[in-house]
Amino acid sequence: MSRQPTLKQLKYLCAVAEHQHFGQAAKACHVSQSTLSASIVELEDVLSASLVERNNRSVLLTALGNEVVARARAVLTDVDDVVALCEASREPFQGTIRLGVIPTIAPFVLPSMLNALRSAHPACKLFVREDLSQALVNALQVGELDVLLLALPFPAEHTDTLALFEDPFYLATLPNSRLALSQKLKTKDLQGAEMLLLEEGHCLRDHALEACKLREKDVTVPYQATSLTTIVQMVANGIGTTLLPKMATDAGIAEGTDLVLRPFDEPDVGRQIGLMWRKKTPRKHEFSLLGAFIQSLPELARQA
Amino acid sequence: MSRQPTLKQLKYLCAVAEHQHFGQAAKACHVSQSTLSASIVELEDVLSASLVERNNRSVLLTALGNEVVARARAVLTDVDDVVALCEASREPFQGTIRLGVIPTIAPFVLPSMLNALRSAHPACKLFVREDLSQALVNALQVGELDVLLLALPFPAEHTDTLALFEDPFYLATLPNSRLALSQKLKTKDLQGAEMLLLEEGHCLRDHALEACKLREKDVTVPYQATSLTTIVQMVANGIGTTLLPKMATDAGIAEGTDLVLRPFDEPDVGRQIGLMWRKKTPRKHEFSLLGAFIQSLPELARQA
DNA sequence: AAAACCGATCGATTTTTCCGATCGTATATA
DNA sequence: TATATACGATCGGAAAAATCGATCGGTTTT
Repeated sequence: MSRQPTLKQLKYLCAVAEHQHFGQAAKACHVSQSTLSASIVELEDVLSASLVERNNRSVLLTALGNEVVARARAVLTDVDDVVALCEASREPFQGTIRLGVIPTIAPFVLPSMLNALRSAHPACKLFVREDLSQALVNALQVGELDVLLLALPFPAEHTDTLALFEDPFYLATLPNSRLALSQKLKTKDLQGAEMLLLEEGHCLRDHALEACKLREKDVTVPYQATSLTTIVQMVANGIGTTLLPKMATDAGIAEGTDLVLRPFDEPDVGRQIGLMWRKKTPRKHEFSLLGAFIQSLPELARQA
Repeated sequence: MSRQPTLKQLKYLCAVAEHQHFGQAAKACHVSQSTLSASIVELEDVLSASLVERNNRSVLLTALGNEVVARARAVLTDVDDVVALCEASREPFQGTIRLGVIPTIAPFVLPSMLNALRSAHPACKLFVREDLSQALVNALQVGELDVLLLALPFPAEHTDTLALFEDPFYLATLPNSRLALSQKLKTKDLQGAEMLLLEEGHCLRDHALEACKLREKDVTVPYQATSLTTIVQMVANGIGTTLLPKMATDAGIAEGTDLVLRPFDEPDVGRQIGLMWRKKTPRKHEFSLLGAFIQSLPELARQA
C-alpha cells in the first residue's frame, strides 16, 4: 500500500520548479532549506520516482517531474478555490440557499423575492424547490433543503420556525351570490356553501378548513384542482365558492374575472406564513435575516 | 493568514459524505472515530465554515459542505492520478522521453525507430526535437531534453555518452568522375576534389573533414545546403562530390539518381553514432535500454 | 427505565515535522 | 594548485501534531 503525497509536498515541489533553487524555494515557503529538501526527498520516495535532478549548480526537473508539477499546480489552485469558496460563504447571503416553497405561496412571493434578493445579494445563489409541505419537510430533514417558506403551523420534528406575517383569507365568489351580499361576513355563513378547495395534501386546504371551522362534508372537492388559478376559473364559471389567501389576490389572481373578494369580519381567518429550518442548522442567523428580508418586500409590506 | 486544508481532512470529509456516519467513515479510512471527528472539526475550523450538521441520529452536509465535498473528490482523484502517472512511469519506456536528434540522423533513423518503439512500448511517449548538435546539447543541459541521438564525439560538460554503432562514409559521385573509377579509394584521393558539405554547424561536416583529413580549403561550401538531400541533388547535377553516411544511403537517399557510392579502403572513415544524457539523470538505465533498442533495429543491424 | 447508539472530548502516547548545524561535493577564485 | 564559495543532503534534538482508547453527554430505541 503506497501512501499519498501531501499537499505540502506538492507545494514545495512547485516552489522548487518555480525558483529552480532549493534555498530560494524554501524561503518562499517560509521553511528552512533542510525541511524543504527533506520534503522533496520524501515526495520522491512516496511516488517512487525521480522528479528533480540536483546538479549542485542548478536544479532540473525530469520529464516526469514537469508532469507532476503541472498537475500539482492544478491541484493546489483547486484547493485554494475551496478555501475561497468557503470564505465567500462566510458572510450571509454569499453562498447557496436551498429553499423549499409550497405551491400556494411560490407563485405570489417568489417573483418579487427573487428579484429583490438578486439585487441586494448578487452573490447569493438560491435553489428553489416547490412541493407540498410534507415533502418539503422530509427534504429539509434529510438535508436536501436548508430552509422552507410555508404556512404554519406544520408539525415537523427537529425544526424551528419563524413566523413572518399573517395571510388573511378572502372569500371569492360571483357578485350575485348570497355570500357576496352579506356586509359582515362571518365564517359560519359558509356552512353549507359549495366550497371548492385544493386537493388533499395542500396545507392551504387544511388551514382554510380550520380557520373557517368547516368540516370535510362542507367542502366540494373538485377533480384535478392542483392550483389556485384552476380553482379561480371554476368559481368564475359558477361552480362554487372558494377561499383565497390575500397574497394570491394581491398578485392579481382574480383579475380578468367577475369575482368579488370579501374579507371576513372576524380576526384570525387566514393562515400564517413563516420559515422553517432544522434546529441544528449552523445558519439560523442567516435564515432569520432571510425572514426579515421577506418581510421587507414592498409587495408584502403593504398588507401589514 | 488562514492555513490550507489537508488532503487527509478532505479525504475524511468525503468519507463522511459517503457513509453519512462518522464511525463507518472512520472504519473505511482505517482510523479511530475520534481521529476522524477531530479531523472534521479541524477542517471546519480551517475553512471557518460549517460543512457537516451532526444530528446525533444522522449526519447531514450543509449546502457548502456538498460543494466542498464535490471539489474535494475532484482534488483527491487528481492526486491519485499523479500517483498513477508515476507508477506508470516506474518501468522503462512507460513515460515520456524527450529526445533530441541531429538533422543528419533524424530522417534515416526516426521513421523505423518510432515505428518499432510504438510497437514494443505503446505506453512510451516520445517527444522529438531536431536541431544542430550544439543546440541539442544546450537543451539537454538546461533540462529541456532527456537524451540525444547524435554523432560522437561532441564536447559537452556533465554528460555521459553511449556509442551505438559506426556509420561509415561513402563517396558519392557521378559514374564518369575520376574518383568513381579508383578501385581502392583512399582519403588522400580527395585532395583537391570539389567536396560539397553541409553548412557550418552541422557536425557531419566536421566529422567528414576529420575522417578524411581534409582542411577547409579543400571544400566547396554550397549556399543553402541544409540537408543531405539537397547535396545529393547538387552532386547528381555535376556540381561536385560529397560524402554520405551509410545510414543515408541505406535509406535510399541516392535512389533515382545516377550517383555511384564508393566505400573507402581504409578503417574509421566515418562517424560514430551514439546517445548522450546528463551525468546525473536518474534514467541512465532506461536510456541504455533505449540504446540497445536502437542497435537492434533491423534497418541498422544489417550494416553491422 | 434501561439499553443502545452516536459524535465530541480528554489525556497519554506515538509519530511527524521542523530547525540549526554540519557534511560532501562541485564550482569559482586566487 | 590551493582556497573560498555555493548548494543540497543529512543528522540529532526539540517542538508540534496526529492518533488512540476511554469516557461524556445527548438522543433514540427497546
